[in-house]
Amino acid sequence: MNDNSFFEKVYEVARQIPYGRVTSYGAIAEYLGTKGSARMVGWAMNASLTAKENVPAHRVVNRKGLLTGKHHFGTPNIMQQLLESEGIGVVDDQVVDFERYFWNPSHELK
DNA sequence: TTGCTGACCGACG
DNA sequence: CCGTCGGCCAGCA
Repeated sequence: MNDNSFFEKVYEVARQIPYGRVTSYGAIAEYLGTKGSARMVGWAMNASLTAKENVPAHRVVNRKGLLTGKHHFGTPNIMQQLLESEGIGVVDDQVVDFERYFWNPSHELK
């Protein structure tokens, strides 16, 4: 399909994140086969902000469950608000029960 | 073409 | 516990 760019792949996975679930950059990177390059996922997400189609980048956090990329949403409170809007608790820029909401693409999609 | 940066991750001291 | 460093790859001046 449209796996022309590395970013397209990231968008695909990001859109497949179910409502009320979150995942990590490393998990997506691992699913894409670029496990060691989790940074590229974050980079791709940055491009997703300017992407035509909307990508739930707010559902993507770092390995610790911290909203590291919240500053890139324009205003830092957007990301947390979106997560809370989906029933995900966020305290101190960290997802509550992160393990419980964690959605592993390699485990769910395969 | 080269070099720097980056929404990360894991290891080391 | 906390700070630091290396690695990974793609985009940009």
